[in-house]
Amino acid sequence: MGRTPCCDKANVKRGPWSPEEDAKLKHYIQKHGTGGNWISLPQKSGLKRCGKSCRLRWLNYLRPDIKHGDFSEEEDRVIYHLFTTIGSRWSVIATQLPGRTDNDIKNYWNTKLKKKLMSTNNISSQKTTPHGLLSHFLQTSSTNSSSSSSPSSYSDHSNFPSFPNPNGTFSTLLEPISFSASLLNPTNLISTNNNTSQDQTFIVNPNRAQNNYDAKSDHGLLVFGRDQASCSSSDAEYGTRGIGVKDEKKRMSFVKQFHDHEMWMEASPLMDYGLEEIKQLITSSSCSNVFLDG
DNA sequence: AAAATGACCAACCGCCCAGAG
DNA sequence: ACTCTGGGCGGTTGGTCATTT
Repeated sequence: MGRTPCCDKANVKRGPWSPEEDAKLKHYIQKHGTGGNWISLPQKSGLKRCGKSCRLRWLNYLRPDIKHGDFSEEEDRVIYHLFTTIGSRWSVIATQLPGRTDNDIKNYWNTKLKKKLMSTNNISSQKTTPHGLLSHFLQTSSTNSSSSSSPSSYSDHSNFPSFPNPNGTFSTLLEPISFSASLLNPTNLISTNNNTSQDQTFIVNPNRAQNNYDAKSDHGLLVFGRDQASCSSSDAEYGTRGIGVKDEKKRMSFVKQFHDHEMWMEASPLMDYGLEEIKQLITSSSCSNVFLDG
């Protein structure tokens, strides 16, 4: 029971676009716009292409504001930060990099940035997923931390995955989330994620964490959720995903530190946001310091 | 010089969602 | 309330070029 195809695949051209086709599409859109209907555009413009193919070609290549060429170190950092924060939402990441397309960023991540990260941090490829990065951090944190140490001994961020800056220094991936690492001491944390096959999105929302204190099991839940669809309103659902801080006092301290560091995603819980809201959050200046160094 | 391998990236595929009817 | 359609998205593929053996 497949859905009807968007075009007659037998009668449309596929594969690389010729310069003539590019010119035709560009000329048509510049003159008439897309008309809000990509499906009918090929016919109107005289192209023997699928509407989706036209859309992709325009958005990823022909659009006048597209930036071609190498990514800058600053762009690298933005991608790093956003990927570890929201995961592989390339279109959202692209909104933070003017002139770059989601496809570009995706390709760049898969072919270059991921390797750069792996070589810098000497970690395996599976750890370049958002969940993997956090797991890696927790493991290395565990290795170097003892439960009896004072909180100040966890202020060393050297275990965070890092990447090189142009000036020769290193920045940590999670640098903007510069809370005391004592609260991430694994002895204070429990991983409640039992679905390792699925990557998670690391939008940290202390507001939601605060709301998800689970009295029954005596631990608050700091949720690193995946997306709107994967979250139900039930605590049980949250309980299957995320990181919990066992102790209420520590949990509240954790939340406070997010707040102190302006990590607070104001208003309603982020887990209830749709894509547009997330985009707005990301593009709003008050939120940008969550992802970018000031 | 030729074959094998790797890197890159444009393009495709199929799914999901929102809106129209 | 339901179905259909188009737009948008992330994952994947396949072609081309560069590098290594």
